[in-house]
Amino acid sequence: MDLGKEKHGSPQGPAEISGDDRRSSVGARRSEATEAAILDATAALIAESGYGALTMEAVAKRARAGKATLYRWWPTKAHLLLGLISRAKGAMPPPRGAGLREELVAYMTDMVTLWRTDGGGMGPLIRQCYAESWSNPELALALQEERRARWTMLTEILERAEARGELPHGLDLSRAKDFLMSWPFYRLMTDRLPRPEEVAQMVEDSLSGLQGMAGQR
Amino acid sequence: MDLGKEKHGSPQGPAEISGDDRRSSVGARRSEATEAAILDATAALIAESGYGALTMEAVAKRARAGKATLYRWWPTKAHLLLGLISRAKGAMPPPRGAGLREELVAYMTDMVTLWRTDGGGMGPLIRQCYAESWSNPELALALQEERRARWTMLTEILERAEARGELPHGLDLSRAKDFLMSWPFYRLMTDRLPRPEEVAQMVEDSLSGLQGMAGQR
Amino acid sequence: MDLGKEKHGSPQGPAEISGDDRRSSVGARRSEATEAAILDATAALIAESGYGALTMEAVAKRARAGKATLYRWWPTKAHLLLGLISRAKGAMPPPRGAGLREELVAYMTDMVTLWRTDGGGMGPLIRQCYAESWSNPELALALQEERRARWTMLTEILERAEARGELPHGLDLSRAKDFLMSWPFYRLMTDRLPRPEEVAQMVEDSLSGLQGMAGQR
Amino acid sequence: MDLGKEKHGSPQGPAEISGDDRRSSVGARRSEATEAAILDATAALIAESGYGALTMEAVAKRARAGKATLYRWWPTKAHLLLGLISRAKGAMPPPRGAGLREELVAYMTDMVTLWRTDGGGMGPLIRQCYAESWSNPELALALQEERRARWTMLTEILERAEARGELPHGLDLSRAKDFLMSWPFYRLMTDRLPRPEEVAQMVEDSLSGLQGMAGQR
DNA sequence: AAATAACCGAGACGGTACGTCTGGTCTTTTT
DNA sequence: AAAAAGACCAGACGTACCGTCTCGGTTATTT
Repeated sequence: MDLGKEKHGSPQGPAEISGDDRRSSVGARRSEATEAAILDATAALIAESGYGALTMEAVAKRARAGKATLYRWWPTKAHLLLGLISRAKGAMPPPRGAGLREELVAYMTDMVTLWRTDGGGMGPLIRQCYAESWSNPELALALQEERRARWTMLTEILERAEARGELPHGLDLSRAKDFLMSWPFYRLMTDRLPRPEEVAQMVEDSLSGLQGMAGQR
Repeated sequence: MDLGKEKHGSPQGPAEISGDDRRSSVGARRSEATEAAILDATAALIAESGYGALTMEAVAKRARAGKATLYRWWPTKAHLLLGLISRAKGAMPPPRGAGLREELVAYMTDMVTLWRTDGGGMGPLIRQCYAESWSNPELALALQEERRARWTMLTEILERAEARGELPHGLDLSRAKDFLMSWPFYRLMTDRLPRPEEVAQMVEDSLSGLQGMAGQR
Repeated sequence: MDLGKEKHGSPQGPAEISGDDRRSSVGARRSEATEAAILDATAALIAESGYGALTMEAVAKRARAGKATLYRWWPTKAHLLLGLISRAKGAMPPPRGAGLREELVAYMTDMVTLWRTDGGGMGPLIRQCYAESWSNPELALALQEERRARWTMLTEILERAEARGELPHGLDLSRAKDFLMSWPFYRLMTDRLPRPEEVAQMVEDSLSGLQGMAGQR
Repeated sequence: MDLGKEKHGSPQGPAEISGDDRRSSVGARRSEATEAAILDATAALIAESGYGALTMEAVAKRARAGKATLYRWWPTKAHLLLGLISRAKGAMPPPRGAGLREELVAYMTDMVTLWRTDGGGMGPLIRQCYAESWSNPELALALQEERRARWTMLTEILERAEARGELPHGLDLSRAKDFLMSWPFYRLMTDRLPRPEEVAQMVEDSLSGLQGMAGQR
């Protein structure tokens, strides 16, 4: 992910090369406070007045940041949204449980909660990002990347289940993942996100679907 | 549907007041030619330069229409998109076939073809509409309505199949429809629409899923 | 305010051209009532919201007249203003009095009262007409004509005075008229119209000026 | 005068609130080049196609300026006209001469030349400003101010003349100035501006008028 | 300590699209 | 045939954002 930080070059996250923490250039560094202020302003504006009121101008003003600063690090509105999403997603832990069903329920519940307005509230942002990705290839790539992250987690869950023999023999895992994701995604896009307590039943249904899908190909 | 015609109202059906067959107003009527020109211009602009170049200003200029006329009948860009979509969808016939599989394949193929760039090209428009429906409740309603139309067709297919005993006993039709729609929709939104020849396999998978889902609830 | 309502009143003006005044009963002809309604509407709109709110559209609507009708007889806003002015001016009687001073005071008082907001209120209209006459030659001509009417009255007053020997010998009457008119006009244009009771003193001053001007050329 | 510069204002005098001494940086400054370009464009458009073609849109386009910039500093067309007038008037020097007559002729000739199409061409602009001042109080104030400038010069001329004993005893200077200005103004408004060589005779007449006016009040 | 380089806030700038309003013309129905 | 009602094309209006740029001022490194 990390759209919008590429210009910074070596960004010393958790010090990768300890000891050799030397900068390659002089001058003041990017302000962490400003970054936080801008993302906060973005979230606040969306929360208060909807995505329609999300204006680069307004974000800059509210964050008491210069427009140049804003544009330097987040060239488009989509970058701001992605910034919010990835900030929120950092909290989502890889689910571990006793079996496939349990892990899947945990995973889906986390995800749906992150999306829901009464949770992380990321749903509409994701929706907006997908829409804009049509006319913004860079954003499309970033979303693909974002999807891959969720993908990886799901892959690990399924592979562990397969190793435990919890999945029908010969199941195409890639197709299975598509199938598992499509349902909540459809609900997200049609604004009918399930409540957390409904997730268990949805997973149940999906697993039944997987069973029926078995043996193909 | 028919967003953007609401101002025209009911144009004299059968004479409401017999004997005194009065019109409610005099004056010129809405021009059919202008309506066609505007939708054509919309389609052309999107085809040539993408949704980003779709400007109310540009549409009016290209259609040689006044901006006031444009705004009178299509208050937002989304109304234009919906106009296009409903114009294209008129062609889609209710599929009829020998059995569930055949009808479903026909239905899905029609739908996917309508969406694909090498078909009706409506996919991106729909995507855009869903995105904008977040901040536009009126549009959200229109989309719900649009979904309902597809829904109805699908319902009829499933009910005929159930009557023929092609579906497992006790299947929740509503859940089944959601399941059937979610996969192609997900592919639409993630810009991985299946090619028409892949649809048959997708339907196959979905039907397997339905079998596994059987007996629930 | 009940201006511009009675479209259906009895249209019997004083028959201008007797005999030929009859029209076939099919189809309406230009109605005196409509003309009055339009001028009334014009006056009302200006009175209520200022010249800025004077719109051909608004005039037509208020007078319950079609825009085409309006444009047929009053092609520009200026024509409407001139219509108002000439309607109001019809009332101004040729002043007659015992001497030059008396007639002049009567004439000027009439004129200034016609201009003042607390009188006929024609002042601002005249101002507007003069302004627009810059870019509207037709209007310029109409104003010249309008000026000529006032001119004629003033000429008669001065000629009677000269015959009575009330004016210095050898006075250039044309220059005198210019001189007499320029002062009130200047006050009109600079929005400092004298109150009626100030007119006498102004005339006094002007007459003194005329005396000083005497004997020239 | 200085309409349309109010936002530039006085830039922070001495620090108002000690203790919380906020930064003094203000960002980019107003561009002189743009100001000149806009006034030039205004003049050119009027010269080429008349006041009717004077459109904010056209001015911005011709000056290659953004509309926002234009509106920021010249909120209305009238402000543009005033800008032109005050730019042109800057050149007009205070006339000095041997006596009242000479100074008055110089003053009036300068003024009339500034107004005439074959001179500064400001006449029609002034006419337009006066007209619009009816419905624009801010403009009315600006014009009052503009008048005051001319007024001051005239006052000085008259006071010098009075000191030299060139004026009748007891003359009301204020009334005299009104009288002197009203004639050329009337000619301006009625589009009959005197040629420069006629000014001397007009001044002659006016002075005669002043003599006649003497001894009043 | 001075010079340098990159950052920052503020905000003016040239542009473009917005949605509204008005000007005139043309069409349809009524009188 | 003239008039009402009103839809139409055209385009200016004033506003809001866009993304770029310039202006002073602030840190931090390098010399």
